[in-house]
Amino acid sequence: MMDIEVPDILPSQQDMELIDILWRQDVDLGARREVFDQNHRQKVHALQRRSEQEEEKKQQRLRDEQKALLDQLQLDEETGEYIPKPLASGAVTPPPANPLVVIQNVNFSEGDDSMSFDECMQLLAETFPLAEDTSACLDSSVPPVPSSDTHSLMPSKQPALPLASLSPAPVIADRRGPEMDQAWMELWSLPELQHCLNLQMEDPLETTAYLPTSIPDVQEGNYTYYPLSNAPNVGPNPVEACPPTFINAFEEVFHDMVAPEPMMGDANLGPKGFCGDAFYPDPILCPPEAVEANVMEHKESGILPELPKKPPLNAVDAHSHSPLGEALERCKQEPMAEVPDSDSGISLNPSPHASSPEKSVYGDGSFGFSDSDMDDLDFNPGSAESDYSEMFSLNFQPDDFQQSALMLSQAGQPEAQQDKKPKLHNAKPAEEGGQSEGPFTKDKQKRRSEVRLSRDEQRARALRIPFTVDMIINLPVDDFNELMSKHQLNEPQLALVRDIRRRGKNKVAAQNCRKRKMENIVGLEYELDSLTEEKELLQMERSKNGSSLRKMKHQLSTLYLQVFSMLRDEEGKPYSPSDYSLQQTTDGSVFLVPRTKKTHAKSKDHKPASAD
DNA sequence: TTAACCTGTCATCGG
DNA sequence: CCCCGATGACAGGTT
Repeated sequence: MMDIEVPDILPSQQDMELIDILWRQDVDLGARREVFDQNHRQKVHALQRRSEQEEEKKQQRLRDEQKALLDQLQLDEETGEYIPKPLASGAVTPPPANPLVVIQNVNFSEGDDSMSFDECMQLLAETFPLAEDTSACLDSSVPPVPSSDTHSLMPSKQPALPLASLSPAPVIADRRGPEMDQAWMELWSLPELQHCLNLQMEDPLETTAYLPTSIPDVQEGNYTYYPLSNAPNVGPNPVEACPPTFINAFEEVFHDMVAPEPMMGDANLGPKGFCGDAFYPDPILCPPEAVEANVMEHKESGILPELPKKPPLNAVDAHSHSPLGEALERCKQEPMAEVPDSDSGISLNPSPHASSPEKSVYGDGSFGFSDSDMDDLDFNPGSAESDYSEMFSLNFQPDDFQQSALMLSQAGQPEAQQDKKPKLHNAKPAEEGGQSEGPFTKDKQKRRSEVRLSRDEQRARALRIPFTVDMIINLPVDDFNELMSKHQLNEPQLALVRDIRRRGKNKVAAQNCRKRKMENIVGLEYELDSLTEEKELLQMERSKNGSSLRKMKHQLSTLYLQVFSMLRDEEGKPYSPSDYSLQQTTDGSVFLVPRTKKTHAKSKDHKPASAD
């Protein structure tokens, strides 16, 4: 089962990189808008969002701490109670095929490792200032040690730690001061945290049930030890060591990015450089989201074992760590008929911004919105909402709809192409040049089109349109009508779908029109060239004919004079050319005509010319 | 800073 | 009359 997990992780990380790239683009876009947009209202929005982001960031920190606590809880529980552990270790500790997998499993199963980790992290927290914890974590980002020996993990990652500091669990328990317990009690008392924990506890329970690799009983047993009452007993270490490292590390990573808070959780999951491989070599140092990501991948592989990881699945899977992702995850599991107008209370779009009052306006007010209004909402500077929705715009659609679209028409290809576009970007290192010079230096046209596309994607998502924009635009009329008839859409949704289709069609038509116009211009230029060339040829021929004509005239005049000089009158004297001229009739007869009285000469005085 | 260019969108027309 | 493509005009963003 270790071997099965390896291909699961790698594509997921690629997708995470893809998501990160898209997200960076969006962030970059938002930043630019922030720079260029001086609209006062948007400033107000930006300020509000900033405050909201700070608030959400706090909540995210709490979640990180909570998730770290979950890991520690699990470990400590296994340490303290060896009941499930033998099963887990026996099932999980085969020779590693992938260091990540091994580390993860070891982390979940080995109790001794948790002790070392607690000790190390506590020592880190005590020894290093808060800012250096990050560097400590970063230093520990050297390639994970592919060993099944759990004790070799921490010493190898923290070589500077004196081994004497490693102490068994009871010592750690002793070090937990009552003030830390009090702090954790306060943490646990936070409603958001408890809600987050509840959400997290639901999914792992489901997840482990699908786990094909490890023993479900053990996993479930571990998770069942997560009641809130247990938390304070084991909390101090995580709150003391792990969360600061997480937060500092992320702030280190994203210090130059306008990092909307909800993205952080996903950013953890995305590029491997942000998580396990670079900064957090193993789940110990990695945010628990990453562990959950792996778990969710297990879940995916459990649900669809015969299918390789599909990018949309991965994307949605990754999103499942945010409330939006969870909602999507549930929507994906629910019958799709419920998706368009979900009454589950978990709305698709407002999830990441549930705490934001604007979100409700955005979601509810989007009915009957105008495009300009939507634009204002979509592209608020630094809007996490915008970033989120644009990030999810490509993949947020449930698979069932995409597959239905493929079944309905072969027009689903553009969608696949659209998915391929970002992967082309993915070939480029995501961290290359960072945000400042990466996303917008190349392929700006394409990115811009993607951004424009995502605008309609955002609108569609705002109204929970259960189709992709590509489907709406590219499906043939019959298939489109069939699709629309299959899903009960309300009036705003229908209007939006019609607008999206009209705009998309018109966009394509405009492109074709411009293409034709350019082709016409090119054709006309070619025709102009050919006509110019023909004109030059005709002019050459004309000049040639002119010269020939002049030559013939010259010859004719010469011959005329020659003939005229031969004419003699009755007295034998030559005719004067000024007084007479030679004229030829139609029958070929030539007459000598006096110039001064032509008519008379013609009628009376004409004489037959006689040439000697 | 400005102009040229590109692209999306809307209004309109015609098949 | 409706649908849909074509196209001019305009706006906004990019180079």
